[in-house]
This record gives sequence, C-alpha cells and structure tokens, in this order.
Amino acid sequence: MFLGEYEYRLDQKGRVAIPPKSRGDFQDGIIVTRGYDDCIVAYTASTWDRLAEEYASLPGTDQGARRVNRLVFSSAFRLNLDRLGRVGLPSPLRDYARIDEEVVVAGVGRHLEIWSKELWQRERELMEEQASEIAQGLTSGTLAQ
Amino acid sequence: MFLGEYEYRLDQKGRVAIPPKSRGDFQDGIIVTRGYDDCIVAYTASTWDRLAEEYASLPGTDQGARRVNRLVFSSAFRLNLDRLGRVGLPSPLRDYARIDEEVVVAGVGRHLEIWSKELWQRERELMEEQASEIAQGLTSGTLAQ
DNA sequence: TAGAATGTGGGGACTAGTGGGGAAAAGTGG
DNA sequence: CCACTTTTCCCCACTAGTCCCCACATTCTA
Repeated sequence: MFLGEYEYRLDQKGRVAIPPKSRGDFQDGIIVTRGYDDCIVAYTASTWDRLAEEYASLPGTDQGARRVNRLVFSSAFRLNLDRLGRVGLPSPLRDYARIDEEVVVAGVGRHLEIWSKELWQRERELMEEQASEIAQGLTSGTLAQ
Repeated sequence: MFLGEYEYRLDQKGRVAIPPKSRGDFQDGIIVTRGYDDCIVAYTASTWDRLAEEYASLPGTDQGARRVNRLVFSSAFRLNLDRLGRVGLPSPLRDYARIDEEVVVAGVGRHLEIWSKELWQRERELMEEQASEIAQGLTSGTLAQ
C-alpha cells in the first residue's frame, strides 16, 4: 500500500526519484500514465496488468470504448527504475502534469501520484475544503474517527 | 484501548516518545496521519488496515472520492518505533499540527492523538466550555426533573 | 533508600538525493 | 546505405539527511 507525501526535484534530465520504501514494488517495471486531475499516475506491473485487462475487454464495436482504449493505452509508458530508484518522465506526461522542477510524489493506496508542487498545493487546499464534507456523507461505518 | 494524557518533549531530531503502556500495541508498526482538528492521529497496524480497506473501496470514478483517497493516504506514514519507544514525526504532519517542542500525547479509545501542548490546552478549554454548556442545557431541560 | 525504568540528548554509520560523464542506440540527412 | 548528430540510458561520485545505537540523568516504585 502506497502512503505518504514526498518532495523531490526533477533533475536536468527529467528524472524523478521514487520514495525508497516503494521501490521494491516496481522491480518488475513501473507504468506511468495520465491521471484524472492533472497529475501523473504510477502503477506497479501487476496492478497495471489487471487494469489493462479490464480496459481491453471493452467492446471494440463501441466508439466510446475505442476512444477510452486509445487514451488509456497511448498515455501509458512502461519503464524501469534505474539503479538509484529514479524514473525518467516522458515529456507528454510531463507537459500534461505541468511539471517543471519541484515535484511531489504522493502515495494513494494502490498507486502513486506525481504532481507539480504548485498544483499539489492547490489540490491539497481543495482536498481539505471538501474532504470533511465528503467524508461526512460517506461515513456510514467506522470511517468517522 | 488507549487512555490518558502524557506530556513529552520533541527532541532536536523531531522524535516523540510513545507512552510506555501503549508501545506493545505498535510492534507491527505505527501509522501516523492527519487528524481533523490540527492534531496527528496514530493507529495500530490492524486498525489502519481496516480503515484503509474501507477507503480503498470508494469509487475511483468520482472526483470527490479521489480527493478523499488522496488526502487520507498521502497524509499517512507507516513507521516503526525505535528501540526506546520513540517515533520520528514526518515534517508535513509536524507542520500541519503546528508542533514545535512541547507535545501532548492523548489516548482516545481506538487511537492516539499527538498535539502541540499549546493547541491541546486551547482544545481542552473548548472541551470544558462545551461540557458545562451541555450540562446547563441538561439541567434546564426535562432531565432536571 | 536503592533499584529499575523512562525521558532526553548526542554520535556514527548508512542510506538517499542530486548532479555529471560516457557509451550505446535511435533519428536524420546526404 | 552510410555517416553524423542527438537523445536516451547506464554508471559513478559527492553531499546531506536519516536512522540506529548508546549513554546519561531523572523519576517512579518497591
């Protein structure tokens, strides 16, 4: 399970470090792709394989499904960490997430997210504003502290 | 069950002691995360696993649910106590809870809470105020009969 | 009062973050 | 098809931060 929030700096070659605790999970490769909210999402190989299977099983006769497939698969890159636990971010993704130099890597349960520090701070404000309201709506069980 | 209120001092390396009686509960790790009221919350591994499972089952297609997940998981850090029963508080959490040096660790049933002493005192005043108000409300109501 | 346990501080080894250089591979033009 | 250029990838070095271990002093207890 991916947890925590870590600040890193993109070096001159566009590489970003992966939090040391998570590096073992990416030994079989790391799949980076577009997230929904102007961030890059990173999956482990096994998690991605499961996701890809679901997407690939969508009906090819449906135009919407074809478009989803096009977006999902063409946005994803299968890469490897280098010996020091870094990964080079493909420029299409870097542009999409508006990442320049200061980067935040956040653990979000099943995946990691890579944000520009600036956008992350803005997103965090939104999270704080909305989270308590949303959580109250969701808490039917033990989620309330 | 976590009970009591203990004062500690954050050392120069940002470590805080966990009350000796509770240390055994954290042998499998301690998960520290953001509480709702400017404090840090600490869960045992088993309690956290149960919470995380519920959060992870929220729908990933909904932006609100994504934000909750982002906040919950990115705020949490899985750590271990050192041999002397201390834990180093990650700086994002220390900043959030405005902890500098004097710290209060409070047992709150299923979890521990870590407060800056200053904020804790303010919070306790609020607790006491509200308690007396509630008591007054009760005496003027039907319960007084 | 003496012993044990606990809170607090510090030192050292190790890991991790960042930057740079060189070789291989791929793209481009002649 | 070949040669040149550019990019990418891999490896290494340095520095700084982190974690672990130990020592001391104080407090609590028997």
